[in-house]
Amino acid sequence: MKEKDITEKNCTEVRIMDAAERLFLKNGYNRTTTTAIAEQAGVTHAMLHYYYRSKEQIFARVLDKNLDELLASFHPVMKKGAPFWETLESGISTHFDFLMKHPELPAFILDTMRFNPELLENYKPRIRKTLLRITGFHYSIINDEIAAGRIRKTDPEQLLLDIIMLNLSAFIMLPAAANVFPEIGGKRMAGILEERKKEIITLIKSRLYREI
Amino acid sequence: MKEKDITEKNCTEVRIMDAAERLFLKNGYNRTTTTAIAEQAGVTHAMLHYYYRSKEQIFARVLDKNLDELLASFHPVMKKGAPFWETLESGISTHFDFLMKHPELPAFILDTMRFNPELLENYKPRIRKTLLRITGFHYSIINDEIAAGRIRKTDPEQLLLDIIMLNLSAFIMLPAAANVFPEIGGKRMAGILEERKKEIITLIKSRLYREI
DNA sequence: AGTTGTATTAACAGAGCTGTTAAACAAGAG
DNA sequence: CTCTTGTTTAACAGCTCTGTTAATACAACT
Repeated sequence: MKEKDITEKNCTEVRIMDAAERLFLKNGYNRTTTTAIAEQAGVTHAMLHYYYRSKEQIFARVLDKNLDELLASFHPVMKKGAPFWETLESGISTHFDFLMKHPELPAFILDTMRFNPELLENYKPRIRKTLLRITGFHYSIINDEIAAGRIRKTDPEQLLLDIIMLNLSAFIMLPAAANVFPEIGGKRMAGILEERKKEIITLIKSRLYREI
Repeated sequence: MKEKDITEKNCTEVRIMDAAERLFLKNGYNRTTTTAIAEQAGVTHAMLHYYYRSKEQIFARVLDKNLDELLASFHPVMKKGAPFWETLESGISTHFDFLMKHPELPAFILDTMRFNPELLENYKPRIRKTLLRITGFHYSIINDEIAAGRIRKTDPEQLLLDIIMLNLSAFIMLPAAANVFPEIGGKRMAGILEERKKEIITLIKSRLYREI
């Protein structure tokens, strides 16, 4: 007999992976049980082991996919050619928009780095490579502008940390806060995030320029 | 027989609480097992239940103590009287220094908000009260300065988010990153944090003033 | 119809978790 | 010395978790 067509939506294999992705992204590796994944997918938990061998391998697939997207999201950020501030602003903005579409990703990666760094072992070279490209690009455009005296003196490393931390923490902290104070959830949250994007850009711009 | 003196260091009750605090702060509620606390304290896990009844009650004690310290840390921040920028800068700086002394606290509270908000239920009024005092104070001094035309126009809510997120994320993200890339741990981490504090202050200052 | 390989289920094994309990222990009081 | 009272231990109960396995259902090909 032939294997089931894996492209077919709603086949067991795909349902498991979808459920796994939902739960892993929401709760991280340790807090997600294979039983819960099976339940969410509407199959017995023996099926997970039949298709994917172990919890760790299911996680690896989910991680792989999402890490790829995350790392790929940095590439459009590094388009030289446009004037300096346009380049930087569009970088911040593009990255923020990507996170809007994947709001759980920052907390998911953070959780994995904190509690399951060993599961990231295989991906370290890829992460390092992307990180080096970003920092290289960022440092070069910043230092050029500083040398030309067009922006205030700034440590490029710290500026990059500013941007990354501001962008990520919006998606890490606000949902957590909304868990405790529901009044900042829902519609209000969307508004805050919209404002946040503008504020982060203004903040970085005023860090670099006197006049904004 | 008399009760054991609870002030006596190294008595079982205190050892348990110390171990519990260490582990809960490091790993959060779900990832900490009563067995691990007992092992860390060098007693059998039946003792935890003898002294503290349940895991949840031990956690409540740890949370209570640390939340108190965290909330109290905001009070010296709100000392009016000094000129505006001095007040704000010393607020940011004081808060950052407090986190330096309690580097695990931000991630601990974040984790609890994300995954065990019900354990915070009792503390919501206290948290809300402190939050209201902070925002009230912050909004008033910011709006005064804007009205007087001494700083750039700014949404006080977003500015407060800037400060909080920048301060907290230094202690949440850097240690996580160091887990995966050990080269940013240890001595280098201390350096980055020192720089970070200066950068955050400069960043906020340039957000408000053209000349810094 | 019978063979073959896949898909699925139910039951189980072994481990770890929280919490309980009955019995042993230690030390001061009468 | 014995009674009392607070402390500690070891064993267990009941649950959940990951992973395995043997039996079964099922579709397709010969």
